Amino acid sequence: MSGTRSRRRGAQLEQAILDAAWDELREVGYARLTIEAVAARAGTSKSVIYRRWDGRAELVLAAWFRNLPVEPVVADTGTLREDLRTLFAHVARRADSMMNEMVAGVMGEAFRHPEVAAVLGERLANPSPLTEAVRTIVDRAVARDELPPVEVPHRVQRLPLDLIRNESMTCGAPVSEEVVASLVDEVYVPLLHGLAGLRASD
Amino acid sequence: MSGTRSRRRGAQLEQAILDAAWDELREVGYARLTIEAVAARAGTSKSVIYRRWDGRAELVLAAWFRNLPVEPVVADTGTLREDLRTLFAHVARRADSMMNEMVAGVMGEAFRHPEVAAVLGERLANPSPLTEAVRTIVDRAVARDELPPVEVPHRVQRLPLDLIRNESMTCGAPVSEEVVASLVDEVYVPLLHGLAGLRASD
Amino acid sequence: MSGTRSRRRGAQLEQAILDAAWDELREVGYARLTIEAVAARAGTSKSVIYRRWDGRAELVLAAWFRNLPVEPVVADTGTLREDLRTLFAHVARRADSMMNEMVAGVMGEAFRHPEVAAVLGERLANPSPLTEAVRTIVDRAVARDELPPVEVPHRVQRLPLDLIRNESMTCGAPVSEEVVASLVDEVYVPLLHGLAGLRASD
Amino acid sequence: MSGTRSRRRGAQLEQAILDAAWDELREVGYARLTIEAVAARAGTSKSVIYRRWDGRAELVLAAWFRNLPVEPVVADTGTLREDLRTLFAHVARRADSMMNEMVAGVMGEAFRHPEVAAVLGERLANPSPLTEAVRTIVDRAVARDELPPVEVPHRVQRLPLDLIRNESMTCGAPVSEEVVASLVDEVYVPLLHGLAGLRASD
DNA sequence: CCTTAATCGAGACGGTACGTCGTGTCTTTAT
DNA sequence: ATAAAGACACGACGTACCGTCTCGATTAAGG
Repeated sequence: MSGTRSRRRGAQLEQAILDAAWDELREVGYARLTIEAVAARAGTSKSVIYRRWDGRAELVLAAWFRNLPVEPVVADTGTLREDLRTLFAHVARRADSMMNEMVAGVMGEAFRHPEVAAVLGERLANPSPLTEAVRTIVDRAVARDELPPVEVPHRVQRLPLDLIRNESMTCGAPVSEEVVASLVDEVYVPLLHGLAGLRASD
Repeated sequence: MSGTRSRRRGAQLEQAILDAAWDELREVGYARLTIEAVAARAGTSKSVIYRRWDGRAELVLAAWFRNLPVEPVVADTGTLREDLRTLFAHVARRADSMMNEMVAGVMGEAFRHPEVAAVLGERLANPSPLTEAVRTIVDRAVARDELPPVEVPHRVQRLPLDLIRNESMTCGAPVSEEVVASLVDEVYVPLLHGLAGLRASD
Repeated sequence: MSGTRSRRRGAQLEQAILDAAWDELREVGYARLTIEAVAARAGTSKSVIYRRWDGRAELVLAAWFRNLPVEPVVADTGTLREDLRTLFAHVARRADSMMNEMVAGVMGEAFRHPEVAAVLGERLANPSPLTEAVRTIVDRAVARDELPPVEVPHRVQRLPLDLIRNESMTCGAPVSEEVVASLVDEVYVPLLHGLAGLRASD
Repeated sequence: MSGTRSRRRGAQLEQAILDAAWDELREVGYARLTIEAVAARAGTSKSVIYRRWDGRAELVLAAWFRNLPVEPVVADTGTLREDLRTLFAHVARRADSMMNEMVAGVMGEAFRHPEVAAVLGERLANPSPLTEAVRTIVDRAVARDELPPVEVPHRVQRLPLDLIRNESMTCGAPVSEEVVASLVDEVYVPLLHGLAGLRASD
C-alpha cells in the first residue's frame, strides 16, 4: 500500500527527488521541467525541494552529478586518428539533446547565479576521465612513433569536450559521423602535430 | 503630448519593437526578458508582437540581427601571434555577458523550435566577417614567411568564435587576457602550424 | 460542447464568479472557502478574481450582496407581539449557519481591511427592508391602541437584526422558537413600551 | 545562557504557551496568529501545543480565559443613567479591537467545532461579574425610587455586553461616547422602564 | 471624398508555475 | 516518558507571464 510507506527523510528522500528530476529531464527536457512536476513525481512537496536547492538550475545540476556516467575504457585501435575518432564519437554520444538543452538552460540561469556558474564551470572545465583518456591516447601514439613526444596543455586536453559540446549545442542536433571526422582530422590531429612540432623546434 | 503620437504601423512599428527588445535585453538580460515588458516599452501590445514573431526566442534573434556590429578592420601588428591575439580579444569583447546569456537562452529554446535552431546555427557557423579576418591574418603570416602556405578549413576559420564563446559561456564571465593568450598560444597557433606541416608532408 | 463556450467577459463573467462563490459558501462555508475553489467552480482563473476583488472577504461580500433576499411582506396578525414574533422568526430563519459563519469570517478580516469594515458595517446597520417592517408593525399597533404613539429611533429599528444575529452567532446554532419568544417578550416589547412611556411623560 | 534553561513541563510549560499566545494575540491579532509563531515565542515546538489543544481557536480561548480581567467595582454616581453609562463605557473599553477580532475569529471557527461553540457561547452568555453589576445598578435605582421595582431577566442582564460587542464588531472600531449614550438612552433605560411598567400593569 | 478593410492599442481572459507560508503529523535526539 | 527541534506531505496563497481573444479607434487604400 502506497499510503503506508513510512515517511522518507534525509538522504533517501533526496535521492528520490534527484531521480524524479532526472526522469523529468529525460521526458520533457530542461525548459519544460517544473519544480512542481518533480515534486509530484517524487511524491513529495515543493517546500522539501526548495529547502535543499535554490531553484531549477541547482536541482538539475545536482541530479546531473548523481548521474554522471562512468567513463568506459579507451579503445586501442592502433592509430591516433582512430583512437581519437572513437573518443570523440563516445563523447558525442553522451552529448545528446537532453544533455545539451540542460547545459544551455543551466548556463542561461548561471548568469544570474554565480554559484551555479562556478559549479557548472568547474564541471565542464575538468572532465577528469576525459583528460585522462586524451593523455592515454597521445602517449600511445607517441609510443608508436606516430607522434613526436608532446606535452598536452590542460586546455587542449579538455578541447574534445568543448568542441563536441559547442557543435552539438549550436546545431541543436546530434553530432554526425562526418562532423566527428572533421573535428578530428581538421582540428585535433593537426593541433597535436602542431604542438609537437613547435615544441621540437624550441 | 504623448497621446497624440500618430499610430505606427509596418516597418516603423517593427523597428520600435526590436529596439525595445534590444534595450530590454541589455537591461535585464534574456532570462528576465518578457514579451509584456517589451510591448510596454515599445508602447504597443502583445498581440502586435505575437503577430510578427513566434515567441521570445524569435523576437530576440530578430533584435540581435538588427544590431549586428559592423566588423572593424583587422589590426596589422606584424606578428601572427599578435594579430591573432588582437582578433581573439576583439571577439571576446563582443562576447559579453548579455550576449552569452542570450545565446544560451536562445539555444535552450532552440531544442524545441527547429527553425530557431536553424537560424541560430547558421548565424554561429558563418560569422562571415570573422572568417575573412582569419584568412587575412593567415595570408599575411604566410607572406611574411612566418607560416608555411596553408589552406584553412572552414571549421578552423570559425574556431576563434567557437573557442571564445565556449570559454565565456562556460565561465559565465568575461574572457580574460590570459585565457585569450592561452587560446592563441596553446591552440590556435599550434593548430595553424600543424595544418601547414601536415599539408606540407603530403 | 463546453469547450466551445465563447470566452466570457465583464458582467457575465462577474456573475458567474459570484454565483460560484455563493455556491461554495453554501457547500463548505466561509472558513473553508478558497479562491482557488471558486475559480475552479466558475471555470476561470484566480487572476480574474484577484483583478476584481482584493481577497476572500471582498469577494464574499460581493456574492452576498448579489444574493440579498427580497424582503417578504409583513404579516398582519392583529397583535404587536405576534407580528414581532413573526418578524423575528423570519429574520432568524435567514440567519442560518452559513450566513453567520460568513459574517463572523468577514468581520474577522474586517479588522485588517478598513474598507471591508465600512461596507459590512453599512450593510448591517441599514437593513432597510427590516427597518420599514418594524415601522409598519409599530404603526399598526399604535393604530390599534395597543401601544401609545411612539417614535422608534434608528438604533431600535435595527435592533431585531442585531439581537438575532448576536444570538445566533454566539450560540453557533439556529435560533430556537423559545429564544425568539424571549427576545420579543423580554426585550423588544418592553422596550417599545418603555420608549412610549418615557416619551409620554416628557 | 538560554540553552541551559531547564526543560519545562506540565503546568509551567502550559502557562508559558498561553502567555505566548496572549502576547501574540495582542501584537498581531487573531487572524495573523499562527501556531508556529506561538511555539517559537514560547520556545517550544508545535507538537507540544497540538498535544494540549485542538487548534488555534481552542488555544486562544484558553489564553483568553487565563487573562479574564478582574471586574472592578461599580461606580455609584447617583443616577441610573450615569451608572449605566459608566458600566457600558467600561464594557466598551474592554471590547477593544483585539478582543473583537479574536471573538469574531473564534466564532468563525466555532461553526466547525461544536465544543468551541459551546465554550464560547457559555462564556458570552454568562459574563457573571457583569450581570451582578447590572443587578446592583438596578437595585440602587429602585431604592432611589428612580425606577419601579423590576425583575431583570437574565437576557436583559447580559444585554449590555451583547449590545456593546455587537456594536464594536460590526463597526470594527472602538465604541464612541455617543454610541454608548445612544445605547443607554435609546435602548437600555427605556427597556428597564418598559419592564417595570409592564410588570406593574399585570 | 468617403467608405471599407486592415491593423493598432489596450487590456481582459483562461491557464500554468512560481516561491512562500502555515497546517497538522511524524521522527529523532536529548534530557 | 516526554520535551525540543524540526522535517515532511499537503494545500492555498497572491503574483507574474503566457499566448489568445475581443473590442473600439485609427489609418491607408480603393471606389
